[in-house]
Amino acid sequence: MVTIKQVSEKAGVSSATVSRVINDTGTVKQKTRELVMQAMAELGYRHNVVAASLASNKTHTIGYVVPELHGSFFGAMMGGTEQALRQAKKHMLIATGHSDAQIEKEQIDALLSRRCDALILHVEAVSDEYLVSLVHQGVDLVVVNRFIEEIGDNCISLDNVKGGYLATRHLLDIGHTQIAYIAGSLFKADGKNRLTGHQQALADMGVEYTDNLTYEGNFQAKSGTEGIRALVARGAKFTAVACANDEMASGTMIALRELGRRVPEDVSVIGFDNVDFASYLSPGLTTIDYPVQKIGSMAAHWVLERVYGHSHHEYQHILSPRLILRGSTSSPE
Amino acid sequence: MVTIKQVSEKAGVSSATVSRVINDTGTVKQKTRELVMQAMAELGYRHNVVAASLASNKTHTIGYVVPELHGSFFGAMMGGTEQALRQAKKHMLIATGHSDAQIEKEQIDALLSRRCDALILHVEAVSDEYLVSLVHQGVDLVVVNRFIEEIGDNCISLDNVKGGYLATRHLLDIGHTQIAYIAGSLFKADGKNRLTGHQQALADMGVEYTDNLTYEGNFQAKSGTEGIRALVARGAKFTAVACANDEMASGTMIALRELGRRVPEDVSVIGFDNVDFASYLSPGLTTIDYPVQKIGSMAAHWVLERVYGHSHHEYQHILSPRLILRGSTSSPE
DNA sequence: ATAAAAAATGAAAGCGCTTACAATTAAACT
DNA sequence: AGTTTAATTGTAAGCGCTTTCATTTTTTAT
Repeated sequence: MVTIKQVSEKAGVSSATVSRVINDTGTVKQKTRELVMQAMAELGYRHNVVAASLASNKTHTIGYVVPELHGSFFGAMMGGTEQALRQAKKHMLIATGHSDAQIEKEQIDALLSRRCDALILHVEAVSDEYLVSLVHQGVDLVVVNRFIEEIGDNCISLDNVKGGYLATRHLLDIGHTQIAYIAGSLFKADGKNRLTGHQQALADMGVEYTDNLTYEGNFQAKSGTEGIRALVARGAKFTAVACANDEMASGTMIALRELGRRVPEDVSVIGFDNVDFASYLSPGLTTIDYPVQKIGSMAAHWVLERVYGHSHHEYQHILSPRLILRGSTSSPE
Repeated sequence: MVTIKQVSEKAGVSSATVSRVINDTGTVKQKTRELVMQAMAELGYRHNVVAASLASNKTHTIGYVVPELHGSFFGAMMGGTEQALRQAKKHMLIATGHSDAQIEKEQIDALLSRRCDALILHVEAVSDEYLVSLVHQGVDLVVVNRFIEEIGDNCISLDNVKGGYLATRHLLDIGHTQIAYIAGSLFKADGKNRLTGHQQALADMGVEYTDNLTYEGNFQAKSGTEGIRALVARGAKFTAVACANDEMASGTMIALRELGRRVPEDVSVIGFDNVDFASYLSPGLTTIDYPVQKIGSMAAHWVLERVYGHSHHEYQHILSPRLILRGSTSSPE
């Protein structure tokens, strides 16, 4: 590997000067700059970022922890981040936490050992306190899709209550009053908040909430199917179903079809997240858009602004979901 | 930041010994090891991987270039890789090439500047020659989802011809003879190879191939819809449609429904890739499984074996697709 | 033309670790 | 006990770059 030293000798300057032209820092006369550039080209010089990182104590690398890589959610989020970071020549070191506190901690640790300049974390198992302590230790990190009051400034998340509200409010607005709800796992903040939004919408419109119309699923398609069966089995009457995510909505549509109930003529269905395949279902799934890519890019802007001091990077902490109308909802007959 | 030096002083040993216990190399007496471990714990030592990388000329980092991060394909692939690498404590530095030769080259360059120990590349725009030259320069890389004869040993890909064959062969086997084909972009190797497989299956079963039944789409859902319309407009008769990917298959199902043709009673539809949502469609989409996660893990094993010298990592270069039966295909009436 | 200010360069001390190699200590044999 | 041999440790030279500070060169102002 050719080094800065060899380049400097070939160009007849000091290695400090070569470093200056590489980093475009300090002042270098145009003529010497050209000299150096030519020497680099002739020798086929390739900058050694590792050495530079050690010397400068900056790696220009962002550590990223997500639960999993498969599925379309995290790819979309990372895509949003990557797009913003690429222009700033930063790179992402990616690790998965598998929703396991032990693994999440190990991965965070590994990323810190690699001296990432900042971390972007979608972690589900570690405690709030742990994340708070990291921030207090001076670790530059942004927590996505999770809100922790004490370090609210480091969080970027969706207003899930509002999303839940929007979904049910839509059903109410088009005339439904008997609305079943397939909840997500209620031990997860998202699951709980979306249900809260559902309840608020009902209350706002003067419709009484009843546990009899609610089923707790686990965010998987199958639990949507099971939810409908369970609701029907317990004799619940409904003309619409709001689901805490699109997978479960897909499951409910399958179950409804099995039962001979048409969507949306007999029963309207609304999902949450607006995943890729929502528009591929038939009828297309009315849902709540989760601006996941935007969350990814907000996280990038946070880092660019706060860690690298690039100004003009705006970001917000709480994003708003919005309703996406497709064919799976209509007024009751 | 506390350094190895401070740890060594606290433990009363040399820094070389501390390094030895950290890396578990050389021989260290159990007692001194404990001494060092305790000193590290007390001082809250965190290994500096950047410095270690510079000194050892190994970063334990794999550079990964994919066209995009969104969608479920690359996430699944990277997930397969990550799972295998995590156990070996390697990390992935991720970059996107956007199917643009210029960007792909820049990203490869950036990853090499960061001294990745190896690269895993899904690149679509750079030439075969470019990749070949990298290999000849001694860069450790594996090309995924693309086969380049000259560096076949560095490639891991799917047998797309066989996949195309399997799909059409299935339709033929259940009795179809009038089979339309919605191709992917034919300037891409995948699109071309899958079509070739389709043609081979027809030939094998003595059914004549005709351009009149083929439409060239672009792998997007919409082009599937357009394809059906175009075929019908030109008066093509068919009882089954084979599509070069699932998105287009989804598009064809939408178009067929518009035309009042039932799937699979009137027309059978088969896709390719077996993406996440294939099973969410109704009827479930019969398709060809693209073992993308496996390709990701094969790439990881290649690296582990060839670059890091871990043995017992088996891998193959050409993977086989297989048929996934769901509800969208049935015998013609 | 000459002093003062600004711009360009170089010298050299690290950054925190790894790793020959040498030196020391412990274990194994006669 | 006296060697040999093996197991542990320490010494110190880098790895390739950045960056402060001092020095030299150029420009600007008087």
